[in-house]
Amino acid sequence: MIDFNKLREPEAYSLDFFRERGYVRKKCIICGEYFWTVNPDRNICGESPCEEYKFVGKSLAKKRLDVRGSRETFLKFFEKRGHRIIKPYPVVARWRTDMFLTDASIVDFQPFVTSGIAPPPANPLVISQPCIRLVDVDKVGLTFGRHLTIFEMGGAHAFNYPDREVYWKEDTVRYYHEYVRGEFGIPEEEIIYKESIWSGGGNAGPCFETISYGLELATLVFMQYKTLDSKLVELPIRTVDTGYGIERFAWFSQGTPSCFDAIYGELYPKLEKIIPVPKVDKKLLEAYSPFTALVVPKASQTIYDARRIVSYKSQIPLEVIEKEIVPLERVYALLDYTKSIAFIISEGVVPSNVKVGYLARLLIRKAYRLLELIDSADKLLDLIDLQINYWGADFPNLLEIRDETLEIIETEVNKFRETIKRGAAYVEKEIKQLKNKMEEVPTDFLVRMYDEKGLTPDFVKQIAEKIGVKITIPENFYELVASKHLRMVEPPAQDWIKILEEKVKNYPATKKLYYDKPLEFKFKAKVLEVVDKYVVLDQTLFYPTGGGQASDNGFIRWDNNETRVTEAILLSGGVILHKIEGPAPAPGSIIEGEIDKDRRLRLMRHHTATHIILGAARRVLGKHAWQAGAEKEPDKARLDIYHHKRLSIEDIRKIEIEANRVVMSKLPVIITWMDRNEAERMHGFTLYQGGEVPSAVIRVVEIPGWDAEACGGIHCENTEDVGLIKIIKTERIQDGVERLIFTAGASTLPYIQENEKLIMEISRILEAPATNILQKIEETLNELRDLRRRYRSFSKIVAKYRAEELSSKSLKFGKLNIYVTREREDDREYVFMILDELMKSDGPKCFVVVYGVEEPSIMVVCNDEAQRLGMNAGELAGKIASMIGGKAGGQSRLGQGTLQNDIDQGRLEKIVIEIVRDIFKNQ
RNA sequence: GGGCCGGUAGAUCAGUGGGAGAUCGCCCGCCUUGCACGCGGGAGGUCGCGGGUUCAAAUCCCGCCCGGUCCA
Repeated sequence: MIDFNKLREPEAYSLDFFRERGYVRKKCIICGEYFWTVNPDRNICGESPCEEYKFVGKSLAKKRLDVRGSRETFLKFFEKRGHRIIKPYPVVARWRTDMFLTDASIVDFQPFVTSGIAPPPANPLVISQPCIRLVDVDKVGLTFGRHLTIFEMGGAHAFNYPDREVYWKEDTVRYYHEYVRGEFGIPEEEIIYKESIWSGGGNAGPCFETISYGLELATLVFMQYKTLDSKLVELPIRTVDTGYGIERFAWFSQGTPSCFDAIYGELYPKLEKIIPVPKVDKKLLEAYSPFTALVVPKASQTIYDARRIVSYKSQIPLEVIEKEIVPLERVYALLDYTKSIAFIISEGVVPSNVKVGYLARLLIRKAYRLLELIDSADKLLDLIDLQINYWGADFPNLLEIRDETLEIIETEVNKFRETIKRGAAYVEKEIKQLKNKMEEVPTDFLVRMYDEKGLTPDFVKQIAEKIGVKITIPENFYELVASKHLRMVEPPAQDWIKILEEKVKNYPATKKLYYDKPLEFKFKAKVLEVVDKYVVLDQTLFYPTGGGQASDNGFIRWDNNETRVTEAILLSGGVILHKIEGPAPAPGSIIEGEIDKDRRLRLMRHHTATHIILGAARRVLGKHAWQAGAEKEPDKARLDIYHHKRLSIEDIRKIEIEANRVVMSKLPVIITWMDRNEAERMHGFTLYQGGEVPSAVIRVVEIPGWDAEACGGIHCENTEDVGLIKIIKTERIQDGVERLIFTAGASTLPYIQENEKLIMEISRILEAPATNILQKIEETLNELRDLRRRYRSFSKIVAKYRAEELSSKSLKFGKLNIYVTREREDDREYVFMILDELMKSDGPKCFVVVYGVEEPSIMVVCNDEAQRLGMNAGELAGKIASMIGGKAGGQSRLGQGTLQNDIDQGRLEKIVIEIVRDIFKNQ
């Protein structure tokens, strides 16, 4: 174990290269960090924010490069020096489970290459990798392009194995030096190597940040350690991880005020046709830009602080900055966001409320908001299209999938508009109510609106100010939101798998017979161990639960004994456990295993069907239809796919037709163990539908011309063996994720039969032939509606007569009239109609009714005048109910309840008389 | 994967345990040269689904379905 401080020791940074060329180690008087320079008088490291930019408005480089020029120059330089050029990886890091987006070139080779599990595609290699970083998303524009959500990282990488050293620190620095001297002509005294520590993704190592004219141009990292509880462990493979800022080199070479001018300069004329681009005086920009180096996003520097510092240093008044610079910054941010969106969406990400889809949604919403600020809310798609065309030449995938990308973004924007519309109406209503109660909008209202409706505080503020209610947005707003989401982390359940793994760790990995003999169902094996209800064998045909495929079941037999195997479980060490129900065989004995053939065949069909359906979905819905999850059981299977809309019945039909077409095309299912790099070259990253595959050699399941996936499951030999595929249900499990539930082969029949049975039953009950049931149901419902209407109008008439009848025979207690009735009809509406008729005239009145036959209900109503005489409907109802048997209650005007026993008119009247007399007697 | 909010008339929503409501839209009538407005009347509801508590549930509790939103 090595202490972290080791990384701070000077030896880690002391190179022959520096000594040969007369570099000296200095300490920056501003930030206190050490750096190497040939100028002994230099006291400042030169990196932002210690110093402003010195290259703006000047032509300090040998040549002016745009982004493509910068990229090509970089790649060719290293190609000439023995590095093989590797094509960029996707920006969506689907081969990793620990991150969503590729944020550095080394990410392409983690964790399998850097940990030694798989070899690199070349060694050394060079790549220009588009990277997306969303950490500083809100500060893009402020720093004039030093920060971007999307940029290209030029990575020159060497992987040093214990038995094969490629190159390390000395050569890495020499290459860099040669690059900036030779290709850009930066004089030696303007090249600074600043010592730093790099750490991330569980790895760490010393690094040099290279700085010229105030701009960090590259970081040269020497990945050497694994971090473990804030200590360091030497890695067997030491990785040279360099990151050259492709856009920054272009910026420096052009000396434009902002990095955006360097990236998009030639695009501005087209951009101006879409959105208003502020015309800012070049002199003002050149005076302002160098001091954007002093803006530091991450630190506790508010935007206002940053502007004040820049204003002070540049001598440009704050008002001018607000008026001239801020609108320009918005355009910068828009350019950056729309490029990120174009890249992410064209790799098949569907905006949603989860995972990488959520990141895409955030970016789209931010871009949309910015466009609203400049009255161009309808221009988002045009901007995306502009980006697609601009970058399409270098990244052809953008153009290939253009229409799909635009459609997905359009759908998302429409959703967002809806959310805002709904939210605005709600907030307005709520704030109007608040206005009466308090003077200021409380903070927790802001937090609630953000959390529940996705409305940012500034949006709420706009509405509040319109209505005229005070509002202040706290500085720590997003912390408040975060604190609402903090909660106790559940203690992890006791991991019984871990315990089992510990118990069998000394046994060798179980030999997997199922891959070589997928169509054999009996095998012989030796019992190595029995732990609890788990049997360890030396080899097995039982496929263990994994890759979304359910485990095999079956039996093991020995001598005259037999025991059921209910599940097979693959442990991380490669040992397969057979869970048994019944007697256990003795260790050392030879058993015969037999797997449930029918179950296995169903699982195989469902697994192959899953691949076929995924291929169909990608063709019918688009390339964004990546697998989000899958599970195969004997009676049905399910596949979750990303899609931005609900699946229509037509979509489902088309997928079914395509899938069954493939079944009937009798395509072979080819399974090959392939070198990882070769497989990626042949099939691309769509291999990783099921997530990461941690090995150098991967098992590729290919249906030629249709689908190829890295997969560990058992498959049919030919698509024809799958049989009829039927999608039986779809559901939306999350925004942007659709679940397809389907059956294949023999498992389809019960479903069809069940449906047929259902239709036959309906047909029988409706007494109509199956072909007519729809019509019949419609007619029946119409008739029902009609009858209901007629019943209601008749009850009104009947109620009127009934009321007349009752009014002539009320019970009289002085001025008080009590109407008592026993109604057979169990209809409260009808009872109320009688009541309303009776109560039309003046005078103290009570109405007592028992209605319904089984479990009759009671209702008592006393009008105001009756109440003034001391009558209370709720109490009266309660008393009557308790005398008959039952419960009732209510308030003075209305009492209701249910009775347990029936009662006739006569007895009901007697009871009422008795109770009412009692009431008046006590008065 | 987790948290929070919501689902009531065609639409937008009100309704905190005791009779299903408002506004807009729709239909009919009046007013008007006509239209818009205005006035009067009317139709339209398994209160998302299922269970529970209660004398009584749109309302309270549990589960599910659907939508929204935030976080990882």
